[in-house]
Amino acid sequence: MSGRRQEILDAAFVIADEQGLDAVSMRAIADRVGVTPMALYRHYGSKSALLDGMVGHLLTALMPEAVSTGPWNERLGLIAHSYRGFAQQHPWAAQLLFSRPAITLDGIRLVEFIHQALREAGIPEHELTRMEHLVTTFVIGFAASEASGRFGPPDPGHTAEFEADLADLVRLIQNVATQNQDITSP
Amino acid sequence: MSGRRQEILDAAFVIADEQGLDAVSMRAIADRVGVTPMALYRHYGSKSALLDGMVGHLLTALMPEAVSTGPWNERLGLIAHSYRGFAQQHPWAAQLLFSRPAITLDGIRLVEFIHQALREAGIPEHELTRMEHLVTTFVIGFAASEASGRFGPPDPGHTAEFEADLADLVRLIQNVATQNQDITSP
DNA sequence: ACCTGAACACCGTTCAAGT
DNA sequence: ACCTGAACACCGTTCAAGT
Repeated sequence: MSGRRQEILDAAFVIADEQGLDAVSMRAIADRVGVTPMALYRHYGSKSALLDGMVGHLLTALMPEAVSTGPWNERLGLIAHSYRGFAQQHPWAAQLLFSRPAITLDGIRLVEFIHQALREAGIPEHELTRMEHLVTTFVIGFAASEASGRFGPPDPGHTAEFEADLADLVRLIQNVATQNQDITSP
Repeated sequence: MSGRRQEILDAAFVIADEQGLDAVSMRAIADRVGVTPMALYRHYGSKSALLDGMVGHLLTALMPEAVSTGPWNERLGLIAHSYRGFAQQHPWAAQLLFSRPAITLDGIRLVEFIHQALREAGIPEHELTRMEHLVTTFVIGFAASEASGRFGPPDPGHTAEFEADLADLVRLIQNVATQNQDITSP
């Protein structure tokens, strides 16, 4: 990634943090970078491409916290908490992650990371995608619901709720793993 | 709701269906109603208030399919399928439901409807909100993921995935109900 | 009570032109 | 290769004025 592209993305992040996602305009970014709005089009062909770049940047920022030691359920928990923590610091992030497909390199690595944890839990190959969708949909959805106010005003009780939900989902994963085991070895 | 308000909301729905949520502008709505953009402000104080009105309309449209006969798991399934079916017909709906709090009259009725089903499943009062959040977050999140392309291109396989997920969630609910039963009656 | 005209401060994007 | 100026077709919203 050339320096200019990174500079543009950084400016977009600062604006989103300070004034929300709606304030992220080509003109506002250009102002902050110190350039004309049209100059951005050399680096990102459209605003949509720039937002996709932001999603990629987001997923990269999410990865480092996802270490690969410890039991699978703790590793899944780590990713889940990273997502929620990140969304709490950057409320616009959940909205963005849910409104665009995440097909960047880091996005794929994150999915593979979750698959690996699910494999260790005993989920068979043909159920990996489904369980990954189930878990990520819930985690991103929870973060988006908190950020949008769908769960009502911010409440410390939401943390306990999130923990209990994750524990229930871990049990759900174990059940799915066990059921498939029964079929294979009677 | 006065006739004018209904007329404005109807116009907004038609525009969203035909050209997407981003095309829903005060000017486009006014054009379709046959009035100046500023005339809308007599009926909805801002565009934000108008979008809230759309969410209310949405939830009302979702309610009639939620009948109250049959076992609790089938009733929950009915609501879930209504949501997904509606989101498939109106891809902008899931996005809107996830980006604004739904505190209209019909929104509250829908929540109460889900609570009642969960009660019959054996969920204790203090877990009702949590389980309702868990189910609705997944269902709306799944619909939003399909609409946004987060799950990749449209795939008939997503229906089977949705069914299996719902079955797993019903089992999760039964487990939570059973655990709480164990504590109360040893 | 309800609507209009003109204006303000914004958008994303294209296109020809500059260095 | 990278950037600029001017322009086009849009936004939400305010305010004074009309009936």
